[in-house]
Amino acid sequence: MTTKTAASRRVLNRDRLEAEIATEAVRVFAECGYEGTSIATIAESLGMSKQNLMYYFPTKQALYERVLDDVLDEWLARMASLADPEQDPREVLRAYIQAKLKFSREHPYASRVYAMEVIGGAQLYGAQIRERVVPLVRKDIECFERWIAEGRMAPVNATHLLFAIWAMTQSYADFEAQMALVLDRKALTRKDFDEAEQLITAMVLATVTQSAATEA
Amino acid sequence: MTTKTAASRRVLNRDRLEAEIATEAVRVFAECGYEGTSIATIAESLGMSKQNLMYYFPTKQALYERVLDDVLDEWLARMASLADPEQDPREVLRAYIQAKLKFSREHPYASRVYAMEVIGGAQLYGAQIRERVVPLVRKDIECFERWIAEGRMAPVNATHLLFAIWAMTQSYADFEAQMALVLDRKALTRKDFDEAEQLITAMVLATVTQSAATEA
DNA sequence: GTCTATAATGGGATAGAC
DNA sequence: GTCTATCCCATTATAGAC
Repeated sequence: MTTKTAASRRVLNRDRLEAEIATEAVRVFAECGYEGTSIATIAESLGMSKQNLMYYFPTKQALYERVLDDVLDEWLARMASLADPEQDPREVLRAYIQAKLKFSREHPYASRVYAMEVIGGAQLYGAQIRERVVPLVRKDIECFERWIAEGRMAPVNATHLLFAIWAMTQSYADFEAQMALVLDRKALTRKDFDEAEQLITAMVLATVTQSAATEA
Repeated sequence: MTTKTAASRRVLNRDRLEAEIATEAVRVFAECGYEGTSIATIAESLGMSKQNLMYYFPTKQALYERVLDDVLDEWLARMASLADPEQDPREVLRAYIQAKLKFSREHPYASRVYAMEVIGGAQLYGAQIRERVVPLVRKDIECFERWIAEGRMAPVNATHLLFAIWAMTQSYADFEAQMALVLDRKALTRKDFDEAEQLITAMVLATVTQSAATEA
């Protein structure tokens, strides 16, 4: 038991507390938006004073950026390295859709905070998106295009195909409120996500299947 | 020239000014969110004092609700009565996708304000969505289901098919910032929208075509 | 690291003259 | 209808005791 272990314990404890704060913050930011969120609200739901919270995150913007960083970390951990041009296109697309829908189901607040930032023009986080998201997206598109060049996928517009997959899967987190109103229930269920996965997969596979390429 | 015409001219002028204010407000709300928007900002871009703006809209919330009402009016004017079960499914779907993409292209701010409201849980406008949007959506879904029952459309999940069409078409307004980063340009072009329309139409038509029903 | 106290700002809303 | 002036409150952020 040296001072070194005590110090590292302190650091670990700080990391844990910061993570707890960020977890609560993502929920409030998703429900109220950046400007609509007060750090006092977040602190209160954690049973802590807002001054204490500001000891860990000196500014509201710092907390917001931490939240977005966490969102991106979790998203990239799940989505990076899924699109492998060596694998079978149909299996990769299945897995891609499944992973994106799972993220929407398990991290709806993360998805919403990110969506709001993008809708508002990504004024604060655009640079990070350019650095961390865009390269991954381009890699996915190139994977699609290679499959097309190799004749393993119907010649569709790879960029817009990816946009379509994104939009369809993300909407189950972002627009849940509206979907729930249409379905006349409080929230989406596991069954809704399973049905969504089935339809989206069918749509995408029908699109990339050679015989469907001449449609429309 | 009676006082009556003068009064009606006054009313007309008031209507015109309110519409001008709402038009500017939808842009600012879309870029900054509800709480992030100050009425002083809107007033300033119109060259008017905020007190003067508040003569027309006594509260910020009243202005916001007016903006959402306008958004819904414009959207319903374009989208209502498109899904006609008597028509050919493929032609209706084509027109539906085209109309939704056109709305995204011509009214991006309207789309974004609406999206932000829904993402935040539709806390302020949920009742209006239930009354004005949900019935229309249900009618569209029923149209799809009738086509399926009549064997004119492959037996897919009609509700999720509509969710998918919505998500894909709306994303070109809501997530333009991210798409522009991927495409490495300042904003989406007419060509992007045309390519999107082609792919989305191909996807939907491939999905509702009988032979594709057994996919996935 | 947590507390009390307080500065400093911004913004929604109102009152009243003209 | 438009202006000047002002109130009031919420919120971010800081200072300093313990």
